[in-house]
Amino acid sequence: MDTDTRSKKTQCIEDLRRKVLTEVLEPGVYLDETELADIYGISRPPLREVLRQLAGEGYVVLHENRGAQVAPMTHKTLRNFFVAAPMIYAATTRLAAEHATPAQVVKLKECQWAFRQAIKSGDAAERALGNERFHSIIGEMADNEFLMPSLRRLLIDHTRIGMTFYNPRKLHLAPQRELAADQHDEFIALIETGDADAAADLAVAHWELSRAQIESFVTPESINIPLGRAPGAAETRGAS
Amino acid sequence: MDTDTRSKKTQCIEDLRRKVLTEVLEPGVYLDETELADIYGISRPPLREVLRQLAGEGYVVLHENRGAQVAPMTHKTLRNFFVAAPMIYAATTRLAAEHATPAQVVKLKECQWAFRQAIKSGDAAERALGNERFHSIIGEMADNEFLMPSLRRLLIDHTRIGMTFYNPRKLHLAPQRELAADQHDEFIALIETGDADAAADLAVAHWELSRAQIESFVTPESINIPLGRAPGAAETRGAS
DNA sequence: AAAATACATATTGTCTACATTAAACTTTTA
DNA sequence: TAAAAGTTTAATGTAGACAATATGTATTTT
Repeated sequence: MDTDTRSKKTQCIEDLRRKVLTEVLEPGVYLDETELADIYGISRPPLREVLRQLAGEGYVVLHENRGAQVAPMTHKTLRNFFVAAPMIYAATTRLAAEHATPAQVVKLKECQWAFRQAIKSGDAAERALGNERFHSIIGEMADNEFLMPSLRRLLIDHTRIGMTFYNPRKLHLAPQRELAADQHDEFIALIETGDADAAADLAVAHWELSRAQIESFVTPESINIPLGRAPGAAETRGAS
Repeated sequence: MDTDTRSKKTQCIEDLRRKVLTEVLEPGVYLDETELADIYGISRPPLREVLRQLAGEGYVVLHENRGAQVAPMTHKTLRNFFVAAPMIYAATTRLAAEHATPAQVVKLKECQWAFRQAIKSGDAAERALGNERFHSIIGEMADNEFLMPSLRRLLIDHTRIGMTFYNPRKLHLAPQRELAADQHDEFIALIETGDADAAADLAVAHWELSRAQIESFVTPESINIPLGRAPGAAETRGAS
C-alpha cells in the first residue's frame, strides 16, 4: 500500500491538472463543484479554492455564478500558441543551459528515461505527460519567475494537443516520436555542457517538429469545441 | 454618491492588487485572513478564494498553514526581471501594433490623458498605477493568452519598483518622467499606424529608460526585504 | 542559568447549513 | 400554436462554527 502523504486538496489539484492535460476533461467542459467535492472527499469551500488556483494557472476559466470551465481551445488559441511558443521555449531553454544545477540535470535524465519507456510501451497520456514533465523541468532550470507563467500556459495546450501526436495507434508517427525523444537527449547534453546558443537553437528545432505535426493533423473543426454547457449530457460533466 | 455595482469580493481583489502594486502592502509582508475578511466585509472562505486567485496572478505567495505573503522582491527577482522584461515587452508591443482595435486605441488614449495628469500633479501611486494601466492595455491589444501571464507578472514588479521613479519629491527625475510620457504618445501613434517593427523598437527603448532608472537607484539593500513574519509588528500586517 | 518540554494562544483549514442566482419547466395568453 | 411570463429546481456564493496546526510562553529539569 502506498501511504499518500499529500493532502486531499493537493491530490485534487494534481488529479484535475492531469485530467485536463490528458483531455479526460475536454476543453470547454463545465465542472460541477458538488460532484468534484464528493469525488475528492472534501467540501465545496476548499474545492472552490482549488478551482481558483487552477484558474490562475490557466487550466480552467471561471465564470461568475456559472462555475468553472476547462480552458477552451479555439482557433485563435492555436494561432497565439504558434506565436508565443518558439520565443518562450527558446528563451527558457537558453536560460536552463546557463543555470541548470547538477541535481536538476539528474532529475531531467530520470525524466527522460521514463519518457523513453513511455514512447516504447506507454499510452498517449503517459507520453504526453512525460513530455510535459521534461519541458517543465527545463523551465525550472531556467529559474525565472517571469517567464515560467507563460511557459506553464504553453505546456498546458501543448500537452493537450500532443495527445494526438502521442497516440500509439498512430503508427506512422512513431519515427517522429523517436526523433522527439532523440532531441530530448540532445537537450540534456547541451544543458549539461552549458551550451546556451545551441540549446536555444535546438529548442526552436524541437518546436518546428511539433509545429509541423500540429499543422498536419489539427483542423479547425477538431479544436472548435462547443463552449456552452451541454444540457443534460452527464458524461461531459465531472471528473469520473 | 457612487453606487458601486462591483461585488464586495471584486472590490477586495482590486483593492488588494492596488495595495500590493503601490507598496502600501510591502513585499514580504504576511496577511491576516481574519483581519482582511473584516476589512472587506466578507467571510473568510471567499477571502481565501481571493488570496488563491491573487497567488495565481503573482501578487502573493501562499505558504501552507502559514498564510499568504505579499510577493517578495529579492536580488534574484530583479535579475530575472531584467532578463525577461525586454523580450516580453517587445513581443507584446509588436503584437499590439498588429492587432489593436480602434476601440482599444481610444481606451489607450484616455489612459494616456490620465497618465499625463498624474505626471503633472498626481502622487507616486497614481502615476505608477497609470503607467501600469497603460502597458496593461497594450497587453490586451496583443491579445495573446500565452504572453499575458508573463506580462502581468512583469508589470507587478515594474510598478512596485516604479513607485520610486514616480515619487514627486524626486524632482531631478521630472525630465525622465516627461520622456516616459512622451514615449507613451509615440506608442499610441505607432500602434494606431500599425508599425509593428517601430513599436517593438520603441518598447525596447522605453524599457532601457526604465532599466537605467532602476539600476541607478535600486541597491541590493533596499530590495532585500525581510521575509519572515515581523513578530508583533501590527502595522506590517493587514491592509489598514 | 540554559535547554527542553509541556501548555496556551492565535491563526489557518474545513465543514455544514443557508442565501442567492441562473437555468429549466410549466402555465398562461395572444 | 407560439411566445411570454411565472414557477420550480438546481447550481453557485456565503456565513458562522468547529478542528487542526503552528507559534509563543511558561514551566520544569539538568
